Amino acid sequence: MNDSSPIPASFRTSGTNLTRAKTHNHRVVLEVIRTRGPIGRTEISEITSLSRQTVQNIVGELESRGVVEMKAQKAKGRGHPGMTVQLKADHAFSLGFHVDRLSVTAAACDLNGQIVWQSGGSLEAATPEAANDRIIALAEEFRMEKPDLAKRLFGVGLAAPGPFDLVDAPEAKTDATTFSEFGSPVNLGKLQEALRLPVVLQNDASAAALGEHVYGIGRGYTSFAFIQFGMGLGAGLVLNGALYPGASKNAGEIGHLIINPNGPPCSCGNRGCLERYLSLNALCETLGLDPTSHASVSRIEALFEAGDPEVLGWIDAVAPLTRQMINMVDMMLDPEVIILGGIIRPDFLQAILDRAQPLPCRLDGTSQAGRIHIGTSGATAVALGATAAAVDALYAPSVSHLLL
Amino acid sequence: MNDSSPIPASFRTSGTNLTRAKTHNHRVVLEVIRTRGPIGRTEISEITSLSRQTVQNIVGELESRGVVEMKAQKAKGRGHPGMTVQLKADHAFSLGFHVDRLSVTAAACDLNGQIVWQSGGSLEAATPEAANDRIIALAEEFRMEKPDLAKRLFGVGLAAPGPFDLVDAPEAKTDATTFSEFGSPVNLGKLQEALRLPVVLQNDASAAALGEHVYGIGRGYTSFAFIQFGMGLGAGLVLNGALYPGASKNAGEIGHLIINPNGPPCSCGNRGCLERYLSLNALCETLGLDPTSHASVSRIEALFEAGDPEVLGWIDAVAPLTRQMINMVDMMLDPEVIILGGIIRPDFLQAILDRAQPLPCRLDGTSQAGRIHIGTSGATAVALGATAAAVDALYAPSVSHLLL
DNA sequence: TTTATTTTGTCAAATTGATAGAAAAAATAA
DNA sequence: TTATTTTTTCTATCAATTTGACAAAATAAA
Repeated sequence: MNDSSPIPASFRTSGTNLTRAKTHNHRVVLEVIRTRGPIGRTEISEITSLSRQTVQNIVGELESRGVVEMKAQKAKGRGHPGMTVQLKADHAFSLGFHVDRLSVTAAACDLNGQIVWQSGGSLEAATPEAANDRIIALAEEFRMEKPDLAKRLFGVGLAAPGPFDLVDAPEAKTDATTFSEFGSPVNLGKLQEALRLPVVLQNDASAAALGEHVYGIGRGYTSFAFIQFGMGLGAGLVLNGALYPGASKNAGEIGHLIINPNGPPCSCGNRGCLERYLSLNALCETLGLDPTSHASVSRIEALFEAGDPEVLGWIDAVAPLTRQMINMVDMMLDPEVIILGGIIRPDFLQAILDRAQPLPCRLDGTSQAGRIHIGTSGATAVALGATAAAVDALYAPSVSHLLL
Repeated sequence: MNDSSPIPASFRTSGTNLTRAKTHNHRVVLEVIRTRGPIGRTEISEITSLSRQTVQNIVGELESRGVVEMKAQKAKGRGHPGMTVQLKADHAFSLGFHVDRLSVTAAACDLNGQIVWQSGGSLEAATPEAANDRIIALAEEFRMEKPDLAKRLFGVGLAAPGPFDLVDAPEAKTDATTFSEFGSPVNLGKLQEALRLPVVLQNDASAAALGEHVYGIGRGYTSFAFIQFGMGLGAGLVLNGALYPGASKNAGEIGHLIINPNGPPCSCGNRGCLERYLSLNALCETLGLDPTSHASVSRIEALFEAGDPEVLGWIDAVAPLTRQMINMVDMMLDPEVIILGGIIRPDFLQAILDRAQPLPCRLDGTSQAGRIHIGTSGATAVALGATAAAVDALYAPSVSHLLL
């Protein structure tokens, strides 16, 4: 059920079908309803280019499944006053977890991305087993606290800091003991079994990117890069309307761009990687804080709010790197927008951006002004993004559902 | 007819159809025939997951249109000896042009990518008008020399060094007078009118990448980056099985990655761009050669063959940048392979690669060994790649053909 | 108030590809 | 010679979108 790579290798050699066309159309109609709010069927027909009758049929079926509901529309203009269709947001819920080195954040949300429950907890050890146990415990907590919602749970999303070591077979790595560092952060197979729900795993940047795409600023964009500023530095890429995971699920690992070939060695094996300079980890080192402790982030936020000269000095010092990072993402991917988020308060991110002015210009000579946005941030945002993956797998149109 | 962006913005909101499914299946079957040589219909059915009967119908129709032909198969193993299907390569031809600063290279090829004619000419001035006229003259030359093939011409591909200034409406730039440098290298509208054929325009790196994808080493890969080492430096990206052009058609402009924020100014407006150091242009500067002259490339090749210490020294000097370039493409895109090509002889490219050893390691700790290939190179290769775009538009499966 | 126009909702029939099943044909293996 | 296997072809079925027609319900215009 891992459906994160939307266009299978076989796209060019895989045929279609009446049935596949049907599921695609259902998903498309649902997508329009989901993103365009209460909407008339005729308008859906215009947007999707499907005939009115087809939309009628599909909406009818969706209604009988309880996914959408009809609502009377007050007449505007001439003609028969039609009904509008809208999502029944409480039809189903998804659960998302943001697994960090020493903590797990959980969120449950409805189909509109409204968070209906959240919780979290710390880990005793940075092992997959500890993460597994915590996730299962949190899921149990949700089931206890919200039994009626839990009945309508349809999927679980998992986000963890990459890079992962899983190329295609997450099951192959069930005996991994390392935490995240080039291993699997959790035991996917056992989790799926324990939770008795489909589970999708993604790195934190991808999850956050997907969250922005489905619920946030990324709505409506076909291609954008989401930069996740956390302990490490990564990017989630939405290209051509879908998450681009990369051949081995490690696309967008901009933290390991080599900025200074003679720089300090990085855990990846190279030297002078970007995240050695530009990340919360790097800032912690500068400030003499413990990068493995979550209290450090709060401490940094407090220092920043107080206008601490060391923190502000650091932000100024990394300005050239911020510029380089934005230039590289822009030149390499040519996205519509770049969204900056992370596990720290938005005004901190804004400061990083502001102090990096003037940003490098684009190829056509125009400035980056207005192309870079601050996204939602915080651990819960990532957890929310993780749920988006589950929602997407179940409801969103995707090329894979068109093929045999 | 510009079909270079394979997944339209509307993918998530565009329905399908029986008819669309049909054309997709036709293209899929044709793609299998095209890439898997003479092949039995049963095997096609297995590959495409279409039923045998469906393949039968589709092949029948393709045969009656004269696109494919049947051939007797000598029996192997038990059972009825079936027929194999193969492309009628001479069914149709496409024309490709590689427009450079002061020259145009032309090639015509059949559906197998076999070059059946080639020519070229220099420009008096670096203007779109001069390029236009030369292209039209070359097309006329082809029509005179190969009148029987010219009758079966179905499309024209154009490749020019980017970046372009065209976001979505190439027609808007018909009055462009600058050559390529942030303008349109040709007058697309007038060309289309004069040639009376659909014309697709791409930057040289994209065209070369597509060429590799359809005819060359890139066959069979779902995602790869093709690095075009020319006077400038660019990359063509094939992601998720299709060319990724970027939001404003400028993805993969790795020549303008800022390597040294304090470096010399670049024409793009920033400083210390990669191609200021790593490109034929940069080498010309080092050697005191004229970068606008085509003779310089030949001169460099001659010097390289003779083991000129200045050239070899330059190759050694740029080794760190070569390493950085490969690292950046790899980390950002996580492609299956990286293909290195350009307008210079392959062993020169191989030398650049060899002298950059050891290459930076990948995220999973493995080496880049075996992941980087030298592609076909030369101006004709780009022209051939340009034809591939025309072929693709007409025959290749693409998401856009599935949607309404 | 009446009439025309416009838009929505619904029904039934038509269309169109893919698919399933059966049977014939042509080869090899036993 | 017989059984098996694979390809080919024919016919009928199926499942989705689409088309066209018409009633219903509102507003706009006369």
